[in-house]
Amino acid sequence: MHVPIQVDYGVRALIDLAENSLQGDIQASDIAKRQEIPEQFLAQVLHKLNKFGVTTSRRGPNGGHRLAIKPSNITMGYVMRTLGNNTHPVCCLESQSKCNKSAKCTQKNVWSEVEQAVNQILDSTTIEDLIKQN
Amino acid sequence: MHVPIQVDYGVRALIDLAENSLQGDIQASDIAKRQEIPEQFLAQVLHKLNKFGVTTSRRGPNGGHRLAIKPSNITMGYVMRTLGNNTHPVCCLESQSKCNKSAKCTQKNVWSEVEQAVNQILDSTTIEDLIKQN
DNA sequence: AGTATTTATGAGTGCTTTAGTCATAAATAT
DNA sequence: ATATTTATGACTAAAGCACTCATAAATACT
Repeated sequence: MHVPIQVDYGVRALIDLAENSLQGDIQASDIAKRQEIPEQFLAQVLHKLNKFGVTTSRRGPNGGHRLAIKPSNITMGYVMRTLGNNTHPVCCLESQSKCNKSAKCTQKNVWSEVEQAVNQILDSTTIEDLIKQN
Repeated sequence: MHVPIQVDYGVRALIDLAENSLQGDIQASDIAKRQEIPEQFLAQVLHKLNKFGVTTSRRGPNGGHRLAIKPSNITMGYVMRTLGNNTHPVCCLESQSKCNKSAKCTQKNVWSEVEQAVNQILDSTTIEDLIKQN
């Protein structure tokens, strides 16, 4: 299993935004410096979070980003679906037509179970949880 | 999450071996045909399973492969560790030294939880389980 | 109005991984 | 001997990942 670096960066950025929420809009360059994330790449990540309604942004001087949702309502599952490349463990979980190699797909159930277990954990863990743990 | 095709092939091969266990050694080419797996690639997979003690093999005419362990004792977890590329979800779970980007690694716990949940399912699911489900 | 600043966004790039082929060696049955 | 089957390393094509680059669009300030 592999967590895309974008998810890692995204989560760290969201935590950074949450912890600095009093200072109004926060610029990508500041987050990038604090979190040691390539700035341009972070801009893309933040833009995605913006498109999916997790953050808002303002352009221009003193522009920046801020959370659009409370940290307690941002789940890891949602961040994962926003920033990850949401592929299923095996292609037979994507659509039945893709699982035509073996008539009876013996593995479908296990991998589906695995997927659900992962989602259950991620959907019940919020950015706030991560902050409180530390 | 992504399951390497080698794991998929390996599991299908093991099920094939289990279901044809009465016929003695089974050749890779036969499994390849039945399961629609590239023959040479399957040979590599079977060889790995052999090296890790899941199967045995005999070379030469009428040679082939057979299970070295009962299907009820072969777990998906073991197959995954044998054939998968066992990377942790995030590098900070591999060694502490790799988690030096942020002083406090806020994500370590979640991903560790996820990893354990996955392993728990895979380690408690056997090849026999997969066969019986169908 | 003009300029500087900041995000928006698509295109391109280099590296790694994945899935597979190819070639050849080693073992064994006949 | 010879044919058959696994063993094993080297090689390869395609895809995915983690970026960088270039440029557009919005906004604040003078």
